[in-house]
Amino acid sequence: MIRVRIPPSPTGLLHIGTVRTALYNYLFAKHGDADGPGKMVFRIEDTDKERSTKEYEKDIIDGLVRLGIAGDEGIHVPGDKGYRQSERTDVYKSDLERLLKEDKAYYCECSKERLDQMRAEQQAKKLASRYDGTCRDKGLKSGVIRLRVSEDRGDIKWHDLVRGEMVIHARELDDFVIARSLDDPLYHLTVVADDHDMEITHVIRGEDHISNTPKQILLFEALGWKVPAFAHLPLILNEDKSKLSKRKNKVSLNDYLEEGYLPEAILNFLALLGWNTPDEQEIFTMEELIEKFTLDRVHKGGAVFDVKKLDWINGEYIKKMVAENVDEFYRVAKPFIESKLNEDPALIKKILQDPDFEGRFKKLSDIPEGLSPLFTALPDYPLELIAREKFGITSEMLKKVLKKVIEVTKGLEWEKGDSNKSQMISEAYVGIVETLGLKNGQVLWPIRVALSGLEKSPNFATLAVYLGKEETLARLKKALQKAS
RNA sequence: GGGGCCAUCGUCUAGUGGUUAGGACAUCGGGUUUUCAUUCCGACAACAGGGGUUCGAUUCCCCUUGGCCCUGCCA
Repeated sequence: MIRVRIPPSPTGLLHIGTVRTALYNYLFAKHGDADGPGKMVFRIEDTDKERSTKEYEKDIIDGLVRLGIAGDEGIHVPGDKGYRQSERTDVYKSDLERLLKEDKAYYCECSKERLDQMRAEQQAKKLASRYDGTCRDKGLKSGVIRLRVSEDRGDIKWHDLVRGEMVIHARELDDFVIARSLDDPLYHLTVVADDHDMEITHVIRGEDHISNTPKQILLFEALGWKVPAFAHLPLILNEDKSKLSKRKNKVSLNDYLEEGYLPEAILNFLALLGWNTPDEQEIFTMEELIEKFTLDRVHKGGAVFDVKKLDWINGEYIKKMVAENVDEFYRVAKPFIESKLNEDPALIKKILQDPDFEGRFKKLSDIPEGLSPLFTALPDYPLELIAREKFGITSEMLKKVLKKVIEVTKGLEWEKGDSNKSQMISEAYVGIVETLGLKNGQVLWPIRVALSGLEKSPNFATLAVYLGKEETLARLKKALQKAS
């Protein structure tokens, strides 16, 4: 059975790249193989005690759990223990002792200064920098622990599920450090030990780990363990094609959530960053992603994170959710709406479903601003905005139009918020165009601006409905005053 | 310096030894009972360069260029 893992290091907030790696692992596992769906293990790689914090750990767990891609086993599962590397030092210690005992690893006391100097010299001679083996056969009893990489070890090969046959020449590798001490293991040792103990069948990770792979294969072999399959994913890039970074982009999941991107939309977008189906589908449910996902359709080249496309996908999800389940949508959007607007939820839900608002919002954070013209006080606007040149509106014309609109409005009756009357109001106003023999823009634009005071706002009929007759008349009169 | 990975429109990408090189986002233009938005229609836009192999290369090979990743007693 397939078993994959997502092993974040709690040295920062949940990174969007980690989210994508988790997603691909999750999709691959759930897609499964002949044995059915596989499992995903979530563990925390906190061997770097200096940089790891509980706060980051919590952020990562919460984020992945919220997105629903934290997997089936791991520290996020109540009662699950031993998925945190800091709790497994005994295991690593015994692995280390065995390696030492079997002479597959040795102690090294070379100083940092000497090592630095050695590297500098090698570089100056245009050589690859690698450990020179000074302590190799000294039989030391203390120091850091290095893996002994045999000289006659042939090339290291693996079949990468994304990149095909990979070959690294043995001469490129050296005796690398696997632990600072028996009680202080380093990355390569801990991942290999964990992947073995947790029976991981497929290691799916970013391509920045390609060069770590031969080292880890060597460790699997030294410990006499079966080597898992590897798949290296393309990186997510900044606009300038460098690896996605905090300096040039928003990189933590929280940033996106806080801006009002929906979890499903983020996942959909991320799925398409480096993977796709041969058909032309862009919007996928989680079930579809699981069904269609295969590693052989994962791209090799890095993919630029394009916020515009994320915006589009998010807008599609908002539209869909409002149409399908407005209560659920309101629940999700509530923090964004209620922090800015103090209105009855039932009313907001009704407005959200108004066709005039369909497709208007890219992000949840767009909602309060989009809705506010229906509730807030009339902003002060310049006369030029309402008497827009573009439509050829003259001062006389404007006055004539506004007087007529006021007259027509007085003859209409509607309850504030009665959206059934929107059609009636609309027809009445559009009728004025013909009555006065003017163009649409010469009549309808002034009405909308008079009601909203804004260049961009909802439709005039929508505004009138929610403003109510009284306020509508007041605003029209105000516009007339301004024009006179 | 060393090693590795990668290369189709601005971006995400489909695709093939012979295609009008397809779609989506973005952009631009036009239509829909005003603006913006929506929606519909349309337009613009790509095989990095040079050698091979071949009847024929965007596709296969090599080189160059470019970008990126790694090069830690971080992960």
